[in-house]
Amino acid sequence: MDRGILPTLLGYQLRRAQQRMFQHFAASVGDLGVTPGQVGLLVMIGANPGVSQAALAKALGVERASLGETVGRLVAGGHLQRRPSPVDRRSHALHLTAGGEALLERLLPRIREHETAAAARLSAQERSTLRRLLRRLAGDE
Amino acid sequence: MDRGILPTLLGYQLRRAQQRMFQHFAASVGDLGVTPGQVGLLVMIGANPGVSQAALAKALGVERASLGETVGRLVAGGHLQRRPSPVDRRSHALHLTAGGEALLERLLPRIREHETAAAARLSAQERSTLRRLLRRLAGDE
DNA sequence: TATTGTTATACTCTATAACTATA
DNA sequence: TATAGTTATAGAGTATAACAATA
Repeated sequence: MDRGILPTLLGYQLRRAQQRMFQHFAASVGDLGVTPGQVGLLVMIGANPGVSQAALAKALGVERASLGETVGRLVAGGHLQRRPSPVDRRSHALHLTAGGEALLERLLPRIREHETAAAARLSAQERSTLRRLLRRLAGDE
Repeated sequence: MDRGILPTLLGYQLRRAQQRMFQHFAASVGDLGVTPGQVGLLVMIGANPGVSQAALAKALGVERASLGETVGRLVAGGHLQRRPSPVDRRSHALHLTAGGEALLERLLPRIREHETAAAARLSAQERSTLRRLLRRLAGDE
């Protein structure tokens, strides 16, 4: 099957690599019932208890409404709480529930295994190079 | 904002980089009305006229039903045709329409500009290294 | 029996626009 | 005026399961 110019396109290679990582994640961590994006949210809120949805949306580069949807799913799943902000009555302070913290504890070792297995084709140095180039590309600083 | 362990995860950096590329694509090529995934399909079909949906799904690593949805959108948009296969009456032979070919001609230079601009943070050599590592990670041969 | 394509159903992610409550 | 959050609406992408037609 001829892929034409696709292999020369960074965007295509990124999509393919991410698709592969997602499928590996689903097969190896999916039984815990969360997606990679939801894991990101849980980690961020765990590291910044009380953060607002607007601050989180800005940090993750998505719209407030989009983030609200994802937060809503995690609230419905019992992993997150929206508490009233002590300083701004428009705002919600996001916190992990006890269940959310327990889930995160179970997730972390599973995710490390998944990462190692999914990137087994690359050496430790190559993985490090790849992370560095991706971070520069994303402008995540 | 503390990102916790996220920056150490390849999956997170991939998601962020892809999100950035997607947003840049949408802003710079989106006026032509196609998504990156649809471009991939148009390029593949342009390079392999008459290919079947099943063969395409396998090459792209998605389910037949999922690919059928995307093909259906491009057919509805007038960019693709499903013709009867000359050798297997179960199968469709996919072809670009004249409009699809014209669209692809307009897309290619725009995509090259988009790729260059979106990856401006990286040197030519770094972009090449990144493509190579991503291809290895994706197992795309 | 196996494969090709379709349909039905469902879920995640994402966005824009309009709304409210509050700052 | 501007911001935080929600809701309504929409579209893309993905998947599984069941089905008809064909191999």
